[in-house]
Amino acid sequence: MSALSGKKAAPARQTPVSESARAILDVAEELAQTRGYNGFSYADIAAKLGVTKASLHYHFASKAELGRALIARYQESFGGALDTIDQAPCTPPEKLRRYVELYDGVMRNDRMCLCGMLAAEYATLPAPMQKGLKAFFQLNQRWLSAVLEEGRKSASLAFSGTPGERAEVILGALEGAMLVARSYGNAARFHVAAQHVLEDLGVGRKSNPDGKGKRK
Amino acid sequence: MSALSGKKAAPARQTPVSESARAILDVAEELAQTRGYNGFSYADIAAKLGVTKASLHYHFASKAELGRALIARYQESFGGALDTIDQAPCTPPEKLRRYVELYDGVMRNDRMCLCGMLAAEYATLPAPMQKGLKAFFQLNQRWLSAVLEEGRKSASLAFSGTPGERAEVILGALEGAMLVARSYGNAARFHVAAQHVLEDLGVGRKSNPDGKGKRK
DNA sequence: GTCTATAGGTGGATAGAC
DNA sequence: GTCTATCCACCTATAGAC
Repeated sequence: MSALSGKKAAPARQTPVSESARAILDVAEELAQTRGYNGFSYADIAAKLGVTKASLHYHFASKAELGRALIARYQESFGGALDTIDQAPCTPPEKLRRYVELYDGVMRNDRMCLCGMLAAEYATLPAPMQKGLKAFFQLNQRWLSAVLEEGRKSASLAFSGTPGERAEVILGALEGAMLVARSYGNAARFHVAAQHVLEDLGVGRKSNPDGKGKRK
Repeated sequence: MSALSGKKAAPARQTPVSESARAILDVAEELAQTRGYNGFSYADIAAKLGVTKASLHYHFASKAELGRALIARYQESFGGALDTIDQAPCTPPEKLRRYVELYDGVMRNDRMCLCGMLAAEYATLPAPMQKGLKAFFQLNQRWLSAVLEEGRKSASLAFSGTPGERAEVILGALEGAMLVARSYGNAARFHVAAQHVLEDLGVGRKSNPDGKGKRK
C-alpha cells in the first residue's frame, strides 16, 4: 500500500532506495503513524520484517536518518498526490474534496497523517526532521492558499480572512480532527467533521460537483 | 502557575495530594505538554526538582500512575474553568470567546493542550490514560454542544449540522491549530486561526461583545 | 546484505538505610 | 520522605564473521 490512501499517483520517482529500504520505510511509516516516533524502535521494525536490528542499520545508519527519510518520502508522495489533483481539470471545490479524500484514506487505514503525528513530538525530534515537518506544512498551506484564492476569484468558494490564514485553519482542522478522532471517535467521525470543514467553505456534496450551491 | 492559563478558577478542591506530589505533577505536566508522554522520564523530572528518581516513585509508584494523575488533574482544572464560564452571566458568543482564551493561554505558555498532545500517543498509553483522554474530549464536546445549542436558539450563533457535530469540528480545529502552530507557526498564528474558527460561528471580536454582528 | 555478539547508555522500578 | 545502590529490560549503535 502506498504512503497515502492507496492510489498510486503516477510512478513518481521516489527517493532512489533499495527494495529492502523500501520495506523498512513501509513498516516504520505504519509504526510512526500509529505510535509516534518515540513509540517504536528498531526492534519493532526488525520483528515485523523477520530480520535483525543490525541489518536495519545497514540501510539507515541511525534512527534520526530513518526518520528524516520517512518524512522525505511522505512529502514526496503527498506532493505527488497534490500534483495529480492539479493536473485534473476540476474546480476549486472539487480540488478541496479530493484533498480531504487524501486524509480520509489515511484515517480509514487506522492511521493519522505522519506529519501531524510527528508534530506532537516536535520538541524531541532531530533538527532534520523538524525542518521536514515545517516543509510539509508549508507545502500544504501553499497548495491550499492557491486553491482558495482561485475559488474566491471564481466565486466557487466563500471564506473570511486571507487565503493564507484560511489555509492554516483548514490544515489545522483536518489534522486536529484526525488527532481527536483516533482516541475519541473513529474514521467515520473524522469524515463527518471533514465534511463540515468543506461546507463552511461553500463546498457542496458530491451530488453537486460544481460546488456553486451552498447550504446553511 | 495553574494547569491552564494562570487564572485560578476558584480554590477548586483538587485531587488531595501532598505539596511534593503537586510539584512533581507541575513539572511532569510541563514536560508532557511540550515533549509528550514518551518524551520525558523520571530522570527528567528528578533533575528539574533536584531530587532522585527513587523519591518520585514514593509519590507515584509507576509512570502509568503519574500519567493517570496528570490527566485527572488537568480534567479537573479544565472542568473548573468551564464551570467558571458557565457561572458568569454571558452570551453564547462570549462563552466561546472565553473558551478559546483558555487555549490561547496554553499556547502563550509555549505548551499545547495536555490531552491533545497525549492523543497523538494514544496507542502507546496505558488503558487508564486512554480512558482519561476520552473523558476529557467528551467533557469538551458536551460543553461546546450545550453552548452551541443555546446560541442557535437565541440566534446568536450560526452553524450547519448538529451541535454535537459542530462541537467536534471546533474541538478538532483548536487542537489541530495548536499542533501545527508549534512546529510551523507560533502562538500568534494559533490566535489568528482560532479567531477564524469563532468568526465562522458568527462570533464577532471583543468590540462587539453581544456577538450579534457577523462579518462576511 | 544479513548475521551474532556486544558495547554503552537510559528506561522504569525496587530494597533497604537514614 | 528522601536517599544510595542496584536490577533488569530495552534502547541505539558498532564490530566483525559469513
